[in-house]
Amino acid sequence: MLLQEVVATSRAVSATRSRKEKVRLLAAVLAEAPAGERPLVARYLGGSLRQRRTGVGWRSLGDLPSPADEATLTVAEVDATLEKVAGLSGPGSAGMRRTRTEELFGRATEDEQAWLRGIITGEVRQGALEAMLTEAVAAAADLPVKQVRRAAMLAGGTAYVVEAAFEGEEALAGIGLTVGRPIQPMLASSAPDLAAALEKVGADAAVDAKLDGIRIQVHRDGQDVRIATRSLDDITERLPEVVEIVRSLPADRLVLDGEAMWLADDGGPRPFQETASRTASGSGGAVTPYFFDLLHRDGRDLLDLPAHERWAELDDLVPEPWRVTRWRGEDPADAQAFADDVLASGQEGVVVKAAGATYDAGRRGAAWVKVKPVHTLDLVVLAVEWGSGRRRGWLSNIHLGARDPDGGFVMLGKTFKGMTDEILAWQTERFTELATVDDPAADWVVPVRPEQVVEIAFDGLQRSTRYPGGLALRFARVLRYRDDKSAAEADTIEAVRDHADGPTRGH
DNA sequence: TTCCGACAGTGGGGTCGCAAT
DNA sequence: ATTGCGACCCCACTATCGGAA
Repeated sequence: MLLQEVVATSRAVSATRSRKEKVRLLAAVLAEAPAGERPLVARYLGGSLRQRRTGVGWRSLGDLPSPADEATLTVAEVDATLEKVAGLSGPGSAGMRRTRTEELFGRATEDEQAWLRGIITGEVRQGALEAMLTEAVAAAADLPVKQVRRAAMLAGGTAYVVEAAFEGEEALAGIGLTVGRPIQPMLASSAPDLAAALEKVGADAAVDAKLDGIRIQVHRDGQDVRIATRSLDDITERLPEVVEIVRSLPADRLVLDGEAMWLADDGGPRPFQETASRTASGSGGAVTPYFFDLLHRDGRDLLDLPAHERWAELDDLVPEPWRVTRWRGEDPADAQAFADDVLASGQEGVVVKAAGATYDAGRRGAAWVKVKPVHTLDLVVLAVEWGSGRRRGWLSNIHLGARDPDGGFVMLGKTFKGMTDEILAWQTERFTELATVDDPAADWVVPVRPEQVVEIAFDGLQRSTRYPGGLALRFARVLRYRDDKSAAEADTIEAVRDHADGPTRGH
């Protein structure tokens, strides 16, 4: 199949806001794709590559050869080239990667170049990704979306079930949980406090400690153990201690869901950065797994059991030191006391879970609701960046600073979150007025007079080598602009430091 | 008719390995 | 030895569509 068909469809999908129309367009291409190419075409329509990593990113696609006049590239050729590019390593590989990439782009038309750039950097921006693709596959194969979605979640992606879907309902139904093949993990929505979370989840609930580590899904088949991350990356080699623990469990085949964390010497949690470092490099102290769900045990799939039954199996199989701390009860005041204890022990927060809910792979629903404490600061805007995509033309990403009592401001991070369209419009005007350059439109970053105070919510502070104070905000977002405060009344860097050393922060 | 669940988009900081400088 | 890049870990929030209520 010619790449041009996919590219033209992508443009058409971008052009309509109707999701039904997007799905219809995607399904039409799938229906006419040659049977052998359907999985690849599906991937491309859904905005992803077959290659997990290519080594080519935004920066490498800066200056490209002039486009071809005629559309001759096929999807198979693109895939073959990227496969070669992805396989390059060692001295000279960067040059080879560049040469092959330029060759590919030189054979692409202008439209195709733009599309290639988008899909390689992971920014197709057509308003349709995996979920729309799942619906399109269902439509093209004339099967219920629910069945296709379930198979896709259990197979680790829609592209893996395309062939089965076109074979028919029976083949699709044959795709279940397979020990050794990671599934899309179930995710949690969030609530501002425990009461709201309990309300959302319903009467029969449990409360789990939420650990600030790395999500792990562990599959064991005999002595063979594989560990996958949230994005289904295989990190088995980096966590040998977890492999040993899972091998020690009294079961032959099992699938576990949990969190891995590197503990401090006193047994308390380490900051996320340290667990992340330890997990990324595979060297350092031992990481401890904390499991909170059991999805398969010795030939029995547990996914569709109510949660409390899975939990009972988990308690039976996994010793307490390797399980997440869980509260079960009736009294909301009791639940609150548990949550307070969890926070006091230095953990990140809690997850409230419905005791009757099945394990819905890949879904972020009301069955799991996380609650984390929120901190706030009044900071000063030091600069602003022009937005992109739907924020083009608006000043979007703001640079945040704390007041330095000795004069000036100490930058602590940036944020683009929490802004409504109304706020974006307002701040674009406001910061254009405060700009300290003659032509604010000339540069990506626009420095401003440090006069505007903004109330910022954030999850915590982390060590930073990037910012001069040695501190950075984690998950900063705008709550509101404060016109009742001058910059001289903003929070100081000293207050921020005290905050960082606070007793409940842990680090 | 209104409400709300699910999606996509818009980016944040830190960390690593790797190849080039 | 240092630097830049790509990839992946953690992620919050808003706008929008379309089915549910």
